[in-house]
Amino acid sequence: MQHWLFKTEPETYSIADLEREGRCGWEGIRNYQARNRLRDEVAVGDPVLIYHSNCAEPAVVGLGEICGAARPDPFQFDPDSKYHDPKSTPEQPRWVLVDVAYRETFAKPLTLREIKADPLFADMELVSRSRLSIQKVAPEQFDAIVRQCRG
DNA sequence: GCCAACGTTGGC
DNA sequence: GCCAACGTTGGC
Repeated sequence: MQHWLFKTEPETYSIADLEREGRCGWEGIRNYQARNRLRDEVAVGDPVLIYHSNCAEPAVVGLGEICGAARPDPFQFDPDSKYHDPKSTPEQPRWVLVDVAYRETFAKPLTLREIKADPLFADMELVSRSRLSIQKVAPEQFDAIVRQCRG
């Protein structure tokens, strides 16, 4: 089993939106390395930290779980979507999404500031590869984050 | 809103 | 296949 951290911009889709909907398709991933991970490595049942990016206080805010394996992202075929890709066809889809189920909203979100300040997290992709939106998290780091976030 | 980092595109 | 130009991400 692999542990993950998925980024989302809360103005677009927040942990509160996921809580309300119960589950969602994680659409709009348009980066090849992230796509490859979704397609080849993300598995149903994997736990996912939900991270709010590009906002006042970037932080790990909740917990989800993969509830659907990779499938073509339907927005790539929609000319009206900002995720439209004219080079993608239903016969040869370029982009995939996975489905994420809501699990938990953390009582104490762990901020990026706190993560950067803790040597335990120094080698996280969040620190070293900050622009990748589908990140792998080592199990012991994942557990430490969840523990801190539950207070 | 700025801008550094870095991924993608396309001419050659 | 190199690399300059360009676009996007995301912290600050």
